[in-house]
Amino acid sequence: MAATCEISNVFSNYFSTMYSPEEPALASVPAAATFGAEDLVLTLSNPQMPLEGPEKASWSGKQPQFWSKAQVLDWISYQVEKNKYDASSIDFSRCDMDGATLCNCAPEELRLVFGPLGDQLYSQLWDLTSSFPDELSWIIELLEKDSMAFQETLGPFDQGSPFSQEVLEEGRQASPSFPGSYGTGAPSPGSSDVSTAGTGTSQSPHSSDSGGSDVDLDLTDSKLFSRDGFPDYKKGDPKHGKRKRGRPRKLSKESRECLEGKRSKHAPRGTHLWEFIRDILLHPELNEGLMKWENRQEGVFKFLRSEAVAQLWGQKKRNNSMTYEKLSRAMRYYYKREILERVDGRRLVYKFGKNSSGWKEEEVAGSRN
DNA sequence: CAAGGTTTTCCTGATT
DNA sequence: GAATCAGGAAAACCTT
Repeated sequence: MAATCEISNVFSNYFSTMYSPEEPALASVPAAATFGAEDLVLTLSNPQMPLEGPEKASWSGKQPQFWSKAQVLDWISYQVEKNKYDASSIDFSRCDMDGATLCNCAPEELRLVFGPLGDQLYSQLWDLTSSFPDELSWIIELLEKDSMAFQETLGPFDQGSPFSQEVLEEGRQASPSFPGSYGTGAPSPGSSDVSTAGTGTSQSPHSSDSGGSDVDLDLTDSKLFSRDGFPDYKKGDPKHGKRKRGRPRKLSKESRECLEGKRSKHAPRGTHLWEFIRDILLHPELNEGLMKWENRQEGVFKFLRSEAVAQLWGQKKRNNSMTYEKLSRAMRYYYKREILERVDGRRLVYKFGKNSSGWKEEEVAGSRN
């Protein structure tokens, strides 16, 4: 329960972030422009615009889903002022969320945190987000970030943070180089058959058969993030003797909400693992070396950096202990449902089955028009 | 609230 | 020996 007394800390922290010079995010990423360029066009004609002052608000002109925590706070304070709301009744410890998280808040949740202002926030937010239906945005963001991460190498994680694990996580993932969120889905779920670009076959031949796991993005930091209560004990942890089978119980809902700013760990409707995988494959310009098509026509693909993909999946599900091992178990369940077909004898190779869709070239091309 | 669906987590054993 | 693959079990969490 992050104490409310840290508001000032929180703010100073955020504002320093906020005014830091870098804000690379979307704007400068050419890849993002490749697909969804139209979707990403900003509609600035909304009523949300901060009174056109000399300085534009940090959050303006950017999809709420992509707001950084600082921008979220900025927007909130803008709304508070605009509505002449008494900010003292707001529990700012619960404002510790990025845009994606904010967008996922139900009206009741907002009301809980912001009181009567919550409804106002919700509708304003809805106005803003509804102009950006791009449901792939989260993956774009993730991929962008990770590709950057590969180049820049993450610095040491700040473990001394007084904030919750969620914050740590953000600090790590969105650390200096990555402001903004790794948006996990906006309030507009809808299942994805969105596929735009996605040209054909892989890229770099460099992968030959390294069988994944040269992962430098080693975010396999469950070690670093063993927050109390979160299932972290991996692989049987002999110290604790035999653990019970099955999925370990997590934190109580309340504590979780507190830590995570209320986000479900499960994917919103339509974002299943296989779709996640498919979407990565469909955007080779972004996934750069994570996975590749082995046979585009047949739907055969291969993990090049298995652990990295797993981490990405984990990020999407807000689960930093995801591993390829677990991901692959989920993949294997798809065999029975014929979403995937078995490819014998080839490691890290899978094939889309008849119950999958949206990956075929025709489909991809079709959905573009 | 109950069911059913989709993971997630663990585990053991086999293969590569 | 380390990674993977295979599946069974069971729990978590979500949607209906």
